[in-house]
Amino acid sequence: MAKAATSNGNPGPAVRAIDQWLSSSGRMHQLLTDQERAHLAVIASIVRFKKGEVIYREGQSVDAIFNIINGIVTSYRKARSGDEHIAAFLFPGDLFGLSEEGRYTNSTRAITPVTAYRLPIPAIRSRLAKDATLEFHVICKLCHELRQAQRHAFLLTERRAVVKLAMFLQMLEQLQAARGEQTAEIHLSMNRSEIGEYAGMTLAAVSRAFHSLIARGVVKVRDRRNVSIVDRNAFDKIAGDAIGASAPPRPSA
Amino acid sequence: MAKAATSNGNPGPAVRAIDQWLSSSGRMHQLLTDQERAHLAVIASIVRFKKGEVIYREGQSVDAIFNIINGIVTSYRKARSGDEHIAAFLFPGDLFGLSEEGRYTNSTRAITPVTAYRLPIPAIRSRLAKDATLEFHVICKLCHELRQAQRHAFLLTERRAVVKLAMFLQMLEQLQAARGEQTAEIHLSMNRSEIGEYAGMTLAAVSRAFHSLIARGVVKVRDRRNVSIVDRNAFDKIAGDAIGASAPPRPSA
DNA sequence: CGGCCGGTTGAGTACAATCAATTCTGGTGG
DNA sequence: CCACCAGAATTGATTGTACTCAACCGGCCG
Repeated sequence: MAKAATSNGNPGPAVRAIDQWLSSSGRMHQLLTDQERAHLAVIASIVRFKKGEVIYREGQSVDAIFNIINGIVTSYRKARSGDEHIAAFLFPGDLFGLSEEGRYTNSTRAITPVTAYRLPIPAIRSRLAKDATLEFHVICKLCHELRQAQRHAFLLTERRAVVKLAMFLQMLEQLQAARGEQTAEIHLSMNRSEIGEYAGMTLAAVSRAFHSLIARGVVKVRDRRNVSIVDRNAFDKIAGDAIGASAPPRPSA
Repeated sequence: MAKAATSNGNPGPAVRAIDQWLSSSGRMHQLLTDQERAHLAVIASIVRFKKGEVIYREGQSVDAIFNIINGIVTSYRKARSGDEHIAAFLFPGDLFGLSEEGRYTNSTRAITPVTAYRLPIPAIRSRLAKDATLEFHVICKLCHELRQAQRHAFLLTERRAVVKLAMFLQMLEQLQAARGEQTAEIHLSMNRSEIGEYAGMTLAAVSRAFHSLIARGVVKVRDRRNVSIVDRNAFDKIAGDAIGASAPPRPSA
């Protein structure tokens, strides 16, 4: 757990989101200024997690929040039935460590090798107290997260597996685009089972839904982790373009 | 739309949430100081909406956010299938007006007569820029909303209507308790159809689920808007106490 | 008194969950 | 380089549950 001082050329934590005020055609941008990042770098340490490693568990006492440098993390809860529900996939630039009454609300796990900044609560609180601009940026990020969570809930209201899967792929594609990556292909950082846990369906249903999309000539899978959309028109129709490409996305709450 | 200056004895906007740091046994408290409320009162106006009135529609350009004084609001989106999905029920002390790229993300509607503060964006932004403590309180509120949204998503992953309904009732009960109201009875501010739109089931399914809970002697309905829990044990078992009464609730993201 | 809205109830259908093989794939060691 | 293994994914058969469509009830308002 190396200290992350700026002296070593480390730019410090990055927090990215789609702006709530300005139109940016769905692009995320870096919310923090170089100075803010430098200040945060002073209080942050860098931590690494192996693929599959649990970062913390729900109910554990909160001592820090995290900011992903690279890799993918899931935030999840166990249902009494034993199976897990994934509340969110977290990507580089995301923050995690949400708490309630001093305890983490979810468990989190690295689903790829992960590097992250670890920001101890007392330090981050005192930093926030001193820096109104930083606070504002955190507010922006939280609004972004909230929209994401509502979009997730919306996806979950859909009953048909094919539609859910299409919506999920659409979401991933938009995230990729928002991050400025190529969009010829959608890269799946998670396995079928994790898709199911996020989208509220079983592994078998995910598999069948993929099969159905492929059979109908809507998508093509290069390998299990890389999908491309062949028939954009059909795809948008299935995903219910309402949520999708054109329209201005999700507010409220 | 009357100005809401403090001179008239108006205490100003109230923002309530469960704390993320301190244990408060599930109680919400007022996040804002009297001074903050007074400052906000200066920039706020008071607006009223009739039952059923739409406050704004998704995609509309954002000019203000709102803080509920009393009454209940729903935040919803239309699915392409025509039916509405309710993203959240909003209660007194809640904020709404979430946006993305300058447009409201959801539509909102008063489901009871509503009185609210209306806070114009430029004013609230400049107020936030001047008041780091206020910003911190907004952050706390947003974390609360995020937990709520994740809990909602969790509810939506459940397939059985009876379980969903029980979880929904449990949520309402906890909210009531958090607000410090009596909990002998759960008051439903919304109709069956709205419960369905929130919980991801049809009106018919809600009705049948109620019937089932009553038939099993788990709950009793005094009238369609007031429910009490007769067999707490059975109730908690159905709702899957994991989410419920005892344990510290939901973080992450 | 009639109509309407919100809600209940019934019959049949559609869809995913479940349980259970079976196949594929990527990684390992010989 | 290839055979093999373990985990991931696919596929099949059956079942459970909510949806759909539709008729019906009851209270509230005019």
